[in-house]
Amino acid sequence: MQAAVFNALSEPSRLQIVELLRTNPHPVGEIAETLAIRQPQASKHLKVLAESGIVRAEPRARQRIYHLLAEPFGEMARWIDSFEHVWEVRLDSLGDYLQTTHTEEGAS
Amino acid sequence: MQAAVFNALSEPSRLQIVELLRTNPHPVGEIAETLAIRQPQASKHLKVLAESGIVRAEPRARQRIYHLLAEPFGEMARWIDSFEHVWEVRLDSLGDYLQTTHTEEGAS
DNA sequence: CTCATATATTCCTGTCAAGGAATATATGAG
DNA sequence: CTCATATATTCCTTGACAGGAATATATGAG
Repeated sequence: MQAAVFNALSEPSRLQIVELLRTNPHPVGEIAETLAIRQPQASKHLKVLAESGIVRAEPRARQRIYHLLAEPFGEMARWIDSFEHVWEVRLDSLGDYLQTTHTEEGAS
Repeated sequence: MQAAVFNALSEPSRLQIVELLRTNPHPVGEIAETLAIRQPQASKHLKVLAESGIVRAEPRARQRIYHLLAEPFGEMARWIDSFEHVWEVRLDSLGDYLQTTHTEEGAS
C-alpha cells in the first residue's frame, strides 16, 4: 500500500470530492460549487487526486468531467482485508476487550 | 469517514508501523529498531496514531506495548465498501474502459 | 535513596502544502 | 479574428509537520 493514496485522502476537501464523485462524475465547476470552495482550489485538489491515480478527467467540450478510477479503491480494499483478523474479530468483542485491557493490574 | 485517519496513514513511517503491528503488538523500542528510526520519532509517530484512534498502548513494566485498535479499520472497511460499485465493476473491465474513453473523438 | 532502562516531551529548524489573488490556457460562439 | 466560459497554473504568504538533539518522566533493580 502506498502512502500517497492516503495522503491524497487526508485533506478534508479532497475526501469530500471523492465522496461527491462516488455516485456520478462531475465537472470542476460543480465540484467547487458543491464544496463551497473556489475554482482554483478545486483544480489543485483534483490535480493531487489525479496524480495519485484516484481520479481522471474526461474532456467534454469546455468542461472536464472528473470521475473515480478503480485501482486505488481495489488496492485499499485488499489492504484493509489484510487486517481482517484485527477488526472483524474485535468489533463485536470490543467492549469486552476494553474492559479486560488492564485486568491483570490490581490496585497498587 | 474522518480525514484524520487517512492523515495518520499518509506518513510512510506510520504506515509501516501499522503494518508491523498487523500481526503482533510491539514495544516502542522494537518498532524504532525495525523501521530504523530513532526512538523519539517512533514515539511521536505513535502519538499521532494513538490520537487518531488507530493504536493504543498497554503498559507492561517499563515498556509500552502498542497494538492496533479495531474501530478505524472497521470504519475504513465500511467506507471502501461504499465504493464497491466503483472498483468491483471496473477492475475486470478496466482495459476496455481505458480504451473506450476517447472513442467518440475522432482525429480533428 | 541511586542507577539503569524504556519511553515521552520540548525546542529548534527546514521543508512542504494549502489558500488567496491574479493570470494563463483551452474551447466554443459569433 | 473577438468575446465568453471553463479550467489550469503561477506567485505569494502562512501554518503544519517531520527530523535532530537534548531532556524529562516512569518504572524496576539494588
